[in-house]
Amino acid sequence: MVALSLAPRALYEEVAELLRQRIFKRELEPGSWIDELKLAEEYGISRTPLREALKVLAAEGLVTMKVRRGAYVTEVSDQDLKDVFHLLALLESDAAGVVALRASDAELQDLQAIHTELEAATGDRDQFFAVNERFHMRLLELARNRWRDQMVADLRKVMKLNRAQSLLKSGRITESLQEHRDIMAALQARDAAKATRAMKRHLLQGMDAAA
Amino acid sequence: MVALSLAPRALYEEVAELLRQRIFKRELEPGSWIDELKLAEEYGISRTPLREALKVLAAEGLVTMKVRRGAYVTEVSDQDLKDVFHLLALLESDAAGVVALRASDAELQDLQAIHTELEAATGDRDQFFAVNERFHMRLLELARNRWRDQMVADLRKVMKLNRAQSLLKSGRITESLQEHRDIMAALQARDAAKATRAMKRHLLQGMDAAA
DNA sequence: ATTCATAATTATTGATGCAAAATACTTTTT
DNA sequence: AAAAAGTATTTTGCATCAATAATTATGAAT
Repeated sequence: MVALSLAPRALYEEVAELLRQRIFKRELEPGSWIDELKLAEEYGISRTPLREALKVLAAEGLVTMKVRRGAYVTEVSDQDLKDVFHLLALLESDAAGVVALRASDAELQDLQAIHTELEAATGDRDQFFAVNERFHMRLLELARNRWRDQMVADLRKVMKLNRAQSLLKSGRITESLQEHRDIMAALQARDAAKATRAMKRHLLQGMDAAA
Repeated sequence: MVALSLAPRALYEEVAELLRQRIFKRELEPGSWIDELKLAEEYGISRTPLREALKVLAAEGLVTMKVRRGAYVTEVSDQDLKDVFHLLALLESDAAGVVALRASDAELQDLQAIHTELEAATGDRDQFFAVNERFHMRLLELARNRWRDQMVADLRKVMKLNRAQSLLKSGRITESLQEHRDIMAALQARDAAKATRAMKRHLLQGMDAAA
């Protein structure tokens, strides 16, 4: 059977996604050069779509391109990580304020459902991270600003480049969950200022835990 | 004489810049499809670097890529423009607050010099826009967050896609200048909260003037 | 006459080839 | 032995070529 899709992605998109996975899994380490020829051979494709995929990743900040040298996986310093969290705090807290004011009851209920999933996922670290990501991205969608969605998605990718991010101690998960409860409570109460503060606190705590 | 540069850019970078210019000049109109073959012939280059340039512009939001259809210049709706200004207000006002606290006196003096240039450029609309852009980007640099620099640069490019942006009535220039004076005053006074508010007001006024 | 199907044309996407530049390696000279 | 110069190898960057999908045009049937 041939895998047919309604929205077939271009090859360079597929490759970009494969490379993202490998970067997040640290198969491709920060600082290491990317061997175009080797990867193209490995995937059984030509260098053209691979090079285009690298341009996409470069725009996201995951790789850095040096003229006539090629691309290497971006190294994220502690300062970089702090800067990224600072921006996430700014953008997402503002989004939380917007959602508190403008989301429909049904939308909030949808968000609550994801939060409930999160409460149930404290055991499995990877699962927790995945649901957490869904919660944050869903909240953003509800704030209805596609440019912000894109920016936050990119920043979160850079955040995931950092090893400390995936090695958080278990105590942080409990804390994080409580902060999420505060956010949900403020949203349900339609208290924009409180929701903004709660989200900002949540992300700044995340920064302290990582950097 | 051969133009030799210390940091020779790749051809796709050069092409990306040429296309940006043409998009901002509205030689390539929002909504119109980009003819790869025609442009490649026009520039006397092959389609490979052109395609890579389009990937870069797509990442910046200037063009939109549709699978198996190619690229068209992004159309910016009024809502898009409001969303973009909202984010610029958020990011740049925060930057202003950081600068008020952390910039050195010499750095503030440098910023003041650009502001003085701006005061002298009220006659020439294009000149005013150019110096204004320099002021905003310089202030960002002083806030020292390279991820924000990149995001704001991209958002400002999208903003420039909008025609209304370049057709502002002359009254807006006078207003804008006064807002800049307020920002500079707050920075000189090292009043972070006031600088943040002044910058936010400035950009939200800009939004009202455009959309 | 309008609509659907099929063929032809056009344009995008992917592969391959070639030239230039950068790095690594070897050899020679001091 | 160390440094410098020259050569070889590797790798990027651009061009050309091939295939693949989409759109348009043409024709037939209802």
